[in-house]
Amino acid sequence: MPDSTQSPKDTCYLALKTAILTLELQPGADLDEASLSAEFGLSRTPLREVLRRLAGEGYVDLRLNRGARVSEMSHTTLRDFFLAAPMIYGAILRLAAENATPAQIEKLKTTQARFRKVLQQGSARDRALMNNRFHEITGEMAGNVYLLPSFQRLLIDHARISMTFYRPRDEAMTRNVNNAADQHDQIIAAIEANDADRAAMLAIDHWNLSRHRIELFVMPGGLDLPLGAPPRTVTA
Amino acid sequence: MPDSTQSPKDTCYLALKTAILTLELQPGADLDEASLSAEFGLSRTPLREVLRRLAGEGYVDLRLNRGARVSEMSHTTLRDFFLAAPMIYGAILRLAAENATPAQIEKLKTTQARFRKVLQQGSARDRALMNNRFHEITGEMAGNVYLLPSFQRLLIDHARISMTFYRPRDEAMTRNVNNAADQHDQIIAAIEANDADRAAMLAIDHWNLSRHRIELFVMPGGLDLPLGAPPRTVTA
DNA sequence: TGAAATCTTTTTGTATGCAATATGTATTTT
DNA sequence: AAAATACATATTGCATACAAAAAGATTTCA
Repeated sequence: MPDSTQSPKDTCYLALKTAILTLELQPGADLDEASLSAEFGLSRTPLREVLRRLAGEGYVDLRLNRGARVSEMSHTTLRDFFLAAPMIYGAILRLAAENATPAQIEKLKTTQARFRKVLQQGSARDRALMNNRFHEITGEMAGNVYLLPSFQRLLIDHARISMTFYRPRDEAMTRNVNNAADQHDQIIAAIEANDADRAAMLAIDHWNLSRHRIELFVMPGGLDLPLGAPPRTVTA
Repeated sequence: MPDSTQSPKDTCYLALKTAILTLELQPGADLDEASLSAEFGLSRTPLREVLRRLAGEGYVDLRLNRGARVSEMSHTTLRDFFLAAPMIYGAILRLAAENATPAQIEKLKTTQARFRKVLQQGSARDRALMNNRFHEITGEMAGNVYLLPSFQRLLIDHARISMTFYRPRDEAMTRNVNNAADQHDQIIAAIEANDADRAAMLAIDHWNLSRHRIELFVMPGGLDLPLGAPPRTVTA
């Protein structure tokens, strides 16, 4: 609805971006120019410019004479991610608390309301996108042109990692996600109060929670039956 | 000489990049597609892709239907720069010390040798470019895909700010620059010794020196004559 | 004279056709 | 039958032509 006058180029850019964030387009997937240009109703020239833009922002990788692919996520990038995220997230929220305008705070609150809504009745995809949007706005608030590029690149893979590891039916994870939403509210409060120190602390808390959520998946609590053993009867 | 087989596109990209770093193309300068494509001997289509790439890396800004401009440097970006640089530089050098390969260390040493050479007999332009190259290599060593985007964006404006404020004939500044070269050697030693803590400390030192160099220009030592007073005779 | 409107020129955005490179398949050779 | 070569196909890269938008110049009208 907010995209009243949107060029086909923007539509294409946004569609690819969200498809990559939500893993509908998986890491390493080939992006064929001909089929994409047909799909979005533009010629190859502007489509190539979209791909180049996405490459600059870290969504795709370009290989000379061999087309574009959705950017990979190897175990090394996962390690890099865990190293860089706390520092950048802390810095961004600190600056956000210092510099946020009332209009931006209003936008953040709206997004948080939407996030809570999709948490109750939305898909995993919707949740990832709305959470991503929430943090994008904190980046806008910080408004530091030098930190933003790294922050945005982190957000891309944060969304993708979360999509990979998210299990909505796991009880511990449901609790975890609700805690995350509560932290969002605390973050908003800190920003509104111009409390930079508190915002930076909340960033670390929020990061640790996210980290824990990933660990819940990577290191699960073990099966309660040996593999191959007959299941216990469901009724008592 | 290292560009034996280089496409006209690469040539164009590199020429624009260095021209922007050295302020030969000043912040805000218009980049006309027609004249640039003529200058570098390629058609507008690949030239536009070069401009888009440069935009993604932070060298230029694109405005819809109004062409590309060399990215601006306002006082707000200067403030952002001073906020972000110490943190990112420290992180990059720390990771560089942890991850550098022997081949990369060799490359860094070669670049440092060249830097010392242009310090003695090169232009301000050569010095800025070689210093830029030195730090680019430390970024390669760190090899963290999430920190690199911000680091590289900082390097762009670090070069441009240095070009703005550099006065080779000022004695204090000459000393300052020689100190910087000495620090480069210390940085190499720390990286070679895998001493991450020391590398991070040296990053801060190096940053403070650079900051001081800028202050030497922004807050000069005052003129020794009232404005309008007749100059003292040169001979005794 | 000044402001507005229209026309002209210039510049950017898009589509299409062709060239160059890479990929997949069939054929030949050992 | 396996490997290597040559051929056919598909995909990317580039150049040109055209369309759309912005910037500038000119005219018109108050």
